[in-house]
Amino acid sequence: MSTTGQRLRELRENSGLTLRKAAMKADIDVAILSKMERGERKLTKELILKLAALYKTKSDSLIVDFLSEKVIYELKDEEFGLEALKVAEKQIKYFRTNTKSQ
Amino acid sequence: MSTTGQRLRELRENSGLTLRKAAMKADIDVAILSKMERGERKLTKELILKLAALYKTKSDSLIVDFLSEKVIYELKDEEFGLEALKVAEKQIKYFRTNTKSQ
DNA sequence: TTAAATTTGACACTTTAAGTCAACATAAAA
DNA sequence: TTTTATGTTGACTTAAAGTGTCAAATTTAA
Repeated sequence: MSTTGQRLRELRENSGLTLRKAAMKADIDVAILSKMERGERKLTKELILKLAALYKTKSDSLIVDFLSEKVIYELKDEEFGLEALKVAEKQIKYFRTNTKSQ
Repeated sequence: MSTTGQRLRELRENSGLTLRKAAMKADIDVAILSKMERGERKLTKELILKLAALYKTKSDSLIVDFLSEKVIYELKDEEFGLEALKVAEKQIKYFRTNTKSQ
């Protein structure tokens, strides 16, 4: 199971871009990109969108993984994490089906 | 659907405790308890455990609700929030069944 | 052994979270 | 009406987390 950072690194390498070049084109610091690809710093949604555009890749599944990593990080040491996820899922589903018209 | 804060307020009232008394017994500031019960400040797990003990209530379902509120807050404006939850759920389940012996 | 690419660590800045306190509003009791 | 109890509000402080910047160090490849 690869992390979002690892997937971003693969995408960059498949695009034939070095860290420096990719960072320059996405207008961020090289150090930050390096750390984010290796999971040493948290990813941000904005960065992922920028990089997906740069690598000409659809961002949806990257965003899904990014969000799920955030959630897992928040629940990783929680005894009732799984139960909480189920409750959250129910409520989001309920909210979606009953407030679409807003 | 009541919030965890509202549930805590009900528990306090059912225990016949005033805000000041409950706050004193749980060793927290009155202002914080007031705000947390009304959702003006974020709850903390520590506070919930302290209050559950004070109100002689099992904390499990309070904690589940608290965690799910945190997750929902994090995903509330996300287009792919629900998808992310499902991925997170899968991974937590996988993790639980495959790493129990650690 | 140069040069390119990546990694590391120190530092500063900003934002968010969390705690403290006093003052305010309101309603019930004296 | 004045006191008292209760809950609420806002200003302030402190601590922690998140972000950004830079230069030096390390690794890899030419």
